Amino acid sequence: MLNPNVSVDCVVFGFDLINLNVLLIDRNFTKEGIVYVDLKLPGDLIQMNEDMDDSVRRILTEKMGLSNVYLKQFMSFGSPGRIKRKERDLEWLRQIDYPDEHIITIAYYSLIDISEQGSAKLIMGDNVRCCPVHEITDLVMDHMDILKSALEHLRIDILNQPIAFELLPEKFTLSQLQKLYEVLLGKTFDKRNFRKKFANMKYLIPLNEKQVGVAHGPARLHIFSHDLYIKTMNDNLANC
Amino acid sequence: MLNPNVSVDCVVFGFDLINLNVLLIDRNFTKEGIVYVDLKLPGDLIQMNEDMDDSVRRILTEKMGLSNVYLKQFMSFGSPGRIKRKERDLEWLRQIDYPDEHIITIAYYSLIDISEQGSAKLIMGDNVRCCPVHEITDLVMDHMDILKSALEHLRIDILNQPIAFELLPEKFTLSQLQKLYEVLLGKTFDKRNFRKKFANMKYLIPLNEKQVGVAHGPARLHIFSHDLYIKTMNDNLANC
DNA sequence: ACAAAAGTGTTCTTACTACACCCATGA
DNA sequence: TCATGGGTGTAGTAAGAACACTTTTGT
Repeated sequence: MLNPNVSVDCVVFGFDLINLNVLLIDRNFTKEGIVYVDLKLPGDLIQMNEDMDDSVRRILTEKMGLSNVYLKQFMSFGSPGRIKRKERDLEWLRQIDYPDEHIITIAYYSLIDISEQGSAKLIMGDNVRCCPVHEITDLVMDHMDILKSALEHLRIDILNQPIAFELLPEKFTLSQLQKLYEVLLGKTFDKRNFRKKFANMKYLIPLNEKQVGVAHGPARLHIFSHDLYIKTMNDNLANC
Repeated sequence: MLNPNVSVDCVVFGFDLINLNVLLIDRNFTKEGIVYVDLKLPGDLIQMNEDMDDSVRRILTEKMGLSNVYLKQFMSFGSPGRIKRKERDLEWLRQIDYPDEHIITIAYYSLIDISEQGSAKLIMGDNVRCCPVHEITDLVMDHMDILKSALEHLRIDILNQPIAFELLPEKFTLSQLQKLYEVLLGKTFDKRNFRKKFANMKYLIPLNEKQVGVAHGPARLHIFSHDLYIKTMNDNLANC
């Protein structure tokens, strides 16, 4: 049984080592024989007595085959007109029998690895698209506002929390990490200073493994250790 | 008409220049002639088609006479059992005819000035209490979780956003500001270093006014300029 | 051989830390 | 005159910014 007043929506970010991408779902709306395809974020009404985190995980699994992803609730949106600002949205809601009520949505963002190694677990259904974030100009209802807000939160969070690694392959190079920061924050960093900074982080472990099959000197691979991160944080705390 | 599935709750923080306080409301529950008084955060179901921010402002005005306060939405809480964990809560909900549904709450914190100058606007009804945060050990339903989460968010936010001033009188001394940071973060700061740091902030304007009636050298008063803050931030942004 | 990215050190500037004494006021 | 908090400077350390060349691989 659905809760008619509460939904969740999730901005799923992925980094293909070039662009920051967002996974979107086609919303097909037929009117007078014409099919309109708009794009929306994955999301839906939650079920009664369902925890919101569980709801998001369920929806991401159902619609995109995702499981065990990083999830962060960042904001809720509840202005009264939020889902009915555009005529086509209104008609679509009628077509699918959405309850005609005030719906509050709890917005999440999710970080996934869409590089070749990681994308195995991602089932890209026919109606799922992976779009570079800078090419997304229009989404259904207030989903564009939600996307912009997600990006703002992600930009702040990536500077303060060890979440960049969620967007990268398990084994990654420092240049890939730097590129991610550059794309996300929209600026460039000095290579030597960047590497110096991350070299101080003991939870970033350099491996005795190198890239293969690249047309230049192969880079050393690194992994992120969550355990060492926790330990480092506790040590820092103790020194206060 | 109420939305049976969505509520708002607000942690109202106030600083009396000694302790960080939270405004709480008595919840009187009568059973078999015995009156139990528990404490709760101000909050209620929102109305249908009411924006959540508006809802919080309405509730704070109705219950505490507060208006024009700083508000920040920081988290929502929606685990299924969140309002029914304690027997007395369950019975109370029945007594007041709460809809027996899954209720998601959108949590806010608010910052107010409860010093002598500022408290004029605060109407402390019979059932409103101002409690030092360290003395609060038990609240109704999951309100203790909400309070703890609010505190965590406030501690982070005060380091990154100019919100300390919302808790202080319009004109304040640097020692009051320092005391606020110390109480909130639970540690002490070196007086000279603290003042040096804040002296660099051009949006903190020293006045040619001093405290009166204090039993020691009177301190210079300062005000926070929001306009200058915005300008400073824009300037910093331009230099990137 | 060439294109493409990997990897590496030094100097300078800026922000943070630690630390102690005299002064102004009200009681 | 005493108790209380106001107000101030310096030296050392750590973190961030600017900056250029050699090496390794695939094509």
